[in-house]
Amino acid sequence: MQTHLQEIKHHFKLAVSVDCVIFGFNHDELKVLLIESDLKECKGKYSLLGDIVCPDEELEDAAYRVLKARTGLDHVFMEQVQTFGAVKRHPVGRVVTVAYYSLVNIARIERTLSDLRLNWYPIKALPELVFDHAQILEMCHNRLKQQVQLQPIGFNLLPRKFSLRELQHLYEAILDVELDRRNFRKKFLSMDLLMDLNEEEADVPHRPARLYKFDFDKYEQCKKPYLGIGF
Amino acid sequence: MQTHLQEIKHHFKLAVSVDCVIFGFNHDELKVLLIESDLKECKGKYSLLGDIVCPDEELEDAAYRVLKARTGLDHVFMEQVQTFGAVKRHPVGRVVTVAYYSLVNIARIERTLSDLRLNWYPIKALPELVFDHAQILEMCHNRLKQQVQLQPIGFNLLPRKFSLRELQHLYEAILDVELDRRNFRKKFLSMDLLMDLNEEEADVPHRPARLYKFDFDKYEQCKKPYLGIGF
DNA sequence: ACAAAAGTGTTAGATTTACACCCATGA
DNA sequence: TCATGGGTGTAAATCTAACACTTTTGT
Repeated sequence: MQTHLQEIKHHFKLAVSVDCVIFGFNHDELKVLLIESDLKECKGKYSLLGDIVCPDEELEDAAYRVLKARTGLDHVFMEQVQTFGAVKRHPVGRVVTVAYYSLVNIARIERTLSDLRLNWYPIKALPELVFDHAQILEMCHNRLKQQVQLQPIGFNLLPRKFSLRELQHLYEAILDVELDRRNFRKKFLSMDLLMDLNEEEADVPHRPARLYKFDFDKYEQCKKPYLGIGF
Repeated sequence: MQTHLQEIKHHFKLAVSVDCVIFGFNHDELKVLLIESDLKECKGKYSLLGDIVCPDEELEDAAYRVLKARTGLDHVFMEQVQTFGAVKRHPVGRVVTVAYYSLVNIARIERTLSDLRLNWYPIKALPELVFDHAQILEMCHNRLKQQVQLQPIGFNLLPRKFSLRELQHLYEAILDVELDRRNFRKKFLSMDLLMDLNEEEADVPHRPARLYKFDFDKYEQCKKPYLGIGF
């Protein structure tokens, strides 16, 4: 029943690729970095950023390579989400693709984009995507929605220093909900994981907000495993 | 920068496989179905159940094929977890494996096992595993821990009719925690998703418990998306 | 002075936790 | 009658949700 591993060489003509769903946050919108497809048969459609995995390259390394090549950034939050391997998903042959999402501070990128065909698109107004990329994107967005509620990863989308308003708008954009401002504040401040930097916003046409940063070290010490059954 | 897809054929000599972490629940223990490895170099070690994905086979289908071949079961809960593709993870060459976990009612299987080398092992007392299978298993167990708190999937591990004690012990085994019996009951009964079957356990050496089944239809109607930030 | 967002507290309701006793059954 | 687990309730503490006014800044 189990295929003999020796037969591998004969069995397979397939490739493994990685696709990165790179999220950014800007003007109160969650955005994704996409590139105009250069395939003839996909004229006018857009594509996630991906590439074939080299024979002696780790999957993660391939994903980081794509990310670095496209954004110029290193040390970025990234997580594997799922693998898409439908037989006919790709026109040139069987390409099994491993999807990752990553969270970047959009401000650090805007100027370093390597390619004019690269652009940020709001998650609420996506263009048409090639192949199954819409499905991949949706899956990654769902995972982000889930993870952002369970772990403090959202901060990767914000500048080092941020206001509570920015943080709230981030959650609202990701989860597509409206949150009560006072309750949101209370919640976050009571977790006692935000460090008050004693600084304020500048150049805003209204009362400037205090700036905070997230205390990752402290978080690491007090995270709890069991959350309780709730579905 | 982006590899031309035309070059795929030349680039790759690799295989894609699936590995199934099949969970069962028995005697208040969470167990995994493993097989004694038949590779010489892995004498005495155990392996997850997996196989190479055929060229024109969907990933899911491959995983179901393995499951069906090993357990005789169909229509089983299964979810993709993660893909493991370390360059040197497999001795015969590059094998990228997509890991799934599934939840089966162990009682339905015990007699239909296809192979004497197949056995259930408690998650708390695992034998030594081949390659990176320990890592894969751990990942799948973590995912199960997470999902079981967010969705009513645990019921797949129980008989159609179950008592609240069985349900509680299931959660305790999966999450490796102790739960208060009264609070657990209250919680589940207040969700109002358990249908009281007006039946009782039989052949137990103590007061028999009522039996319930889970009302999946009702659940589908009232599930809520936003749970609240809590990390 | 006005516009715009910052900052701040309270209350009612819901949820969670901790905890102890009597009951039904089979051996 | 004993051992085993079934079944039940309450009070305190915590968390959540709803809700409005004053403050600070730039224009």
